[in-house]
Amino acid sequence: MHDLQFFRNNLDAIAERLGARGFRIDLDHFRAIDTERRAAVTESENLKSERNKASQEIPQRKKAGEDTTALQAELRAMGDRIAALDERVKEVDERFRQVLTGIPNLPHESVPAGGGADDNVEVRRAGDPRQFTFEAKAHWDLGPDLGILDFERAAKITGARFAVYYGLGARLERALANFMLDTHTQEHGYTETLPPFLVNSASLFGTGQLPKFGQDLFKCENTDLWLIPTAEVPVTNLFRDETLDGDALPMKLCAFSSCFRSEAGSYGRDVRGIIRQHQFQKVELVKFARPDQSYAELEKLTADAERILQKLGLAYRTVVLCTGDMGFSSAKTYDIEVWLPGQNAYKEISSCSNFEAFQARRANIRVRMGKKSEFAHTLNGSGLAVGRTWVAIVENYQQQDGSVVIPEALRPYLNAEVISKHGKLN
RNA sequence: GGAGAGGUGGCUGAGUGGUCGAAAGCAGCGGUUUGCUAAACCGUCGUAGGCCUUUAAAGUCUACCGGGGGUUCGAAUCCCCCCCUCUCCGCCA
Repeated sequence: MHDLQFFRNNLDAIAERLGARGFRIDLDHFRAIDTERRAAVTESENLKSERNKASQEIPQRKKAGEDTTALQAELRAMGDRIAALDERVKEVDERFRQVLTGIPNLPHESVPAGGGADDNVEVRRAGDPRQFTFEAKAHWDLGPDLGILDFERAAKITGARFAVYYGLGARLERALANFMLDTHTQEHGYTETLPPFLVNSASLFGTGQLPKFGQDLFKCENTDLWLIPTAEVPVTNLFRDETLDGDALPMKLCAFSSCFRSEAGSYGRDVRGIIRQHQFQKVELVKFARPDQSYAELEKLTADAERILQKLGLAYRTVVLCTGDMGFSSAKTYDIEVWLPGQNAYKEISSCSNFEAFQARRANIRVRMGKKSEFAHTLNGSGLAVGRTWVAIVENYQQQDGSVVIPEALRPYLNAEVISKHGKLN
């Protein structure tokens, strides 16, 4: 959400920057509804002021022995008018709020202009995609062949876009999560956090998923509880309606969680394998920073996420998303893409963003800077998506016989050097 | 799930229908005193929105005492619903 005064006072410049990310704001509509709102508020407040003044006279007049019945009747009628006006203010205000909360963040000046994913700009590349002496298989073949991944039974017990893991397949997911968490806590200075996997709608508003993107989420019936699409939501909202000490920033938190996404509208995309699931696991990095720090912290956060891939010996590239491909709340986003032989392509495994004050303004997260307080800057990124890292390990380290050699860094966590064919479960 | 107690400004904590946006204390900020620190003393100290104004400052008005609704000329204060915290019971990992 944007600062109302700033937005109102820089409408044309803002409209231009929003246009760069493919969002067209109807300026006339905005101005009209803003004017309408202000008129309604002014009228109501003037009437209230009048009522408050008259109301204060009543006890004095009573003390003086006057009859105040007529005045009270008059004020009662005024109260009815105020109630009607407030109803209108509420209605106009709600329309205005909908317009305002539906406007995406402004891209940072360093973000390249572009219309879509094709215009993203590669900023660096690490490692070389492995050359195979045999035909590399995709994980959706390797996993079931090894007996560590099962789509059929997942479809039976739950549905499409779910998977069951067995044996070293299950352990690989757990080992990756522990490996990532240990790296970030012990080497990068993050504090591990285990948040609830269900949150209320206020939290989803705070990070920007609501009101616009409710259709992407799972909601528990007859409650105000939603399954989190990412740990970003509970962790960022930890400090909703709080003021942080500027000297203590940046604050760095990491969290492992399952993530739940309805994937509405992604029919036909990544239908095979576990690339796009309704439930997946992720280690998330979240930072709270002062405005003067946030862009330096974005670089560090991205490097922290890349470090995981380096340790695992996986080839990747990092791209900066162009104005047309960024998420709703972000001011700047780096995507890290890992090489997947099964797809013969780089595939997103982490997305690292600086939201500046966009989320903080919605969630009312402030930072004390000396005597003043202002909105904090929030950042987050995957460090990494565990399921997709699982895919990267299995596909990149596959052998001709279908087994998977485990990279050195992961062996202590997996307690195995190789994953070979698992005995069939019945 | 049942019974009871409670939710007030950064914190502690008064306030049970009429200048209460809210006493007092602490913390913070500015100042005086002091060789420095400390102490003492004086002052200051919420957020959002409207009007006015150059989109500043000042001024002024409105709203906010967990959230929503109601009673009333007038609500932190009375009534109803909801949420959260604490204690006890039940159930449970």
